[in-house]
Amino acid sequence: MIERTEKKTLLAGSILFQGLSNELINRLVSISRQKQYCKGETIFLEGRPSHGFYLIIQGQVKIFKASAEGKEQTFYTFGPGEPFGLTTLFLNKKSPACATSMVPTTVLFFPKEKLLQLTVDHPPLALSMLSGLSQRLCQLVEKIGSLALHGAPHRLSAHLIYLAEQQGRTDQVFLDMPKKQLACLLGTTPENLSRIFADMSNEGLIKMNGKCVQLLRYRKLLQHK
Amino acid sequence: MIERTEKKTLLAGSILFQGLSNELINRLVSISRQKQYCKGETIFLEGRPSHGFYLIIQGQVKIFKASAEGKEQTFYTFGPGEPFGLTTLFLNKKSPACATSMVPTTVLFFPKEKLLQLTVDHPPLALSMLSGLSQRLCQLVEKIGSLALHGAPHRLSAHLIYLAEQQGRTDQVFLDMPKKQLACLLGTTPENLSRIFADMSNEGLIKMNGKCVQLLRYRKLLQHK
DNA sequence: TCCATTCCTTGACGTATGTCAAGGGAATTG
DNA sequence: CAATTCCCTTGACATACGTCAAGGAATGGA
Repeated sequence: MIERTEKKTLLAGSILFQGLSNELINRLVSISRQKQYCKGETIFLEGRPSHGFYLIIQGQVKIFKASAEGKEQTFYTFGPGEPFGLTTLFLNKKSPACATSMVPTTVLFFPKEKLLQLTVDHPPLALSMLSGLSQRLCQLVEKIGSLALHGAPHRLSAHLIYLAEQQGRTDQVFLDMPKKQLACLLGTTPENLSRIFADMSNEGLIKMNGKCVQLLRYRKLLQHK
Repeated sequence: MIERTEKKTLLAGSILFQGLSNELINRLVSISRQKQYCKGETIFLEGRPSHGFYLIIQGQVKIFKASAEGKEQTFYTFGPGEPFGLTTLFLNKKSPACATSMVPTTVLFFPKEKLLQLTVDHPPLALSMLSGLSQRLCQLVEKIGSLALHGAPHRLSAHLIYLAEQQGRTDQVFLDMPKKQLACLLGTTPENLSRIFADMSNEGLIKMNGKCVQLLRYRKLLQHK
C-alpha cells in the first residue's frame, strides 16, 4: 500500500489533475481506493456497468474491443499517471470496451457517485474532466483517421515516430509491448507486422534488435508518415 | 432569422441541453449566433483553431477527415438538434477534423470563451457538456470497433438496422444521403458498396428502390449484425 | 539446467476490397 | 426542353492483407 502523500504527489502530477488545488487533491485521494492486478487480469469488461474510473500508479493497461470471431482491436495502452475508464463516467451506459493489465499493475480507483459529487461541487475539477474527455476524443479521431485513411506500414511508421518523441531520441526506440500486442494496437496481425518490419529493414529504414528498433533514417520515416 | 423563443425551444429540446433551467437556456441563447451554410460549404477545417461549437437547427452536416491522397472517412453525420465541434471546446488544440454541410443548413454557433465561462458558472451545464462528450466518445469507440473488427457488409447491415430504429419501422428505410457519402460513412468505396447492396439483394435480404431499401428479412439482418 | 510455453518469423495461399474504366440513368440548370 | 452534370452500377484487374501451417528463437518456471 502506498502512502497518502505519495498518492497526492501522483495525482497532482498527473495530466488529468494537474493544477488543481491542494484541498481538491486531498478530497480526490480520500475517495480513491488502491487496487492491484496481476499480468493479464481483467480490470473491466465490455458490456458491464461501470462503477468509476481508474488512474494508473504503476504498470500498463490496454483498452480494447474483441469480436465474436476472436479478433481484437486495441484502442490505447496506458502507463503510470494516465486515467482510463472515463468514457462512461458521466453517462448511464455499459462500458464500451474491455480493460486488461499487460503487466502487474497498481491503480487508484475513483467510484462514480463520489466523483460525480466532487465534480458538481468543484468547477475546476469539472474543467479537468472535460479536457480529459476531449483529449480522449482527439486520440480516437486520430485513430480512426489512421485506420481508415492509411495502410499498416504507414501506421507503423507513425507509431515509431510517436515512440521516438515519447522516449526523447531519434536514433532508436524500445517497443514497450510484445509484437503481437503491437499488431492489435496498429489494427493488423502479427504476421503482417513482421513482414512490414522486414520490409522496412530491407529498405534500410530501420534495424531490428529484439525490442530495440534502430531508426536509421528518421527523416525519411517522418516523410513516410 | 428565427425568433428567440424558437431558439429556446430548440435548445431546451436538444439532447445536449435538455433539462437545463430556463435561465440557463436564456443565457445560452444570448451567447449564440445564427449562421447559414449552402450545400457543400465548409463549416470548419481540420488543423485550424476552433472558435466554438455548433448546434444544428436545420439541415445536415458531416464530420470527416481527408487524407493527402484524396481518401475520405466520415465520422458522423448530424441533423437538427445535434451538436458538433465539441471535441476541442475544452482543449487548446486545432480541430482534428473537417465539417461540411451536406444540404443547405442553419446552425447556432456558441463562441468558446463565453461558453467556457457559462460552464464554469453553472455546474448543470458542465454536466451536460460532460455527458455530451462522453456520448461522442462512445460513438467513436463503436466506430473503431466496427471498422477494425468487421467487414463492410457487416457494417452496412448494422447501418440499415440503425436507420430502421431511427425511422421507427422494420419493413423499410430511407437512405438520408447519396450512396457515395454513405460509402464514406461506412469506410468503403461507392463501388464496393454497390456490390454489397447487389449481393444482399440477390440473397433476398433487401430490395433496393432508389433511396428506399425494403428490409425483406429484418431478423436475418439482425443476426448478420 | 531443462522443459514447456510463448513469441516471432517465413512461406504459400485465399479473399475482401480498392482502382480504373465505361456506360446508363437521374437530376439539376439554363 | 435540351444539355450538362452528377450519381450509380458493372466489369476487369491489382493488391494489401488475413489465414493457415511450420519451425526456430526467446522466455519463464520447475
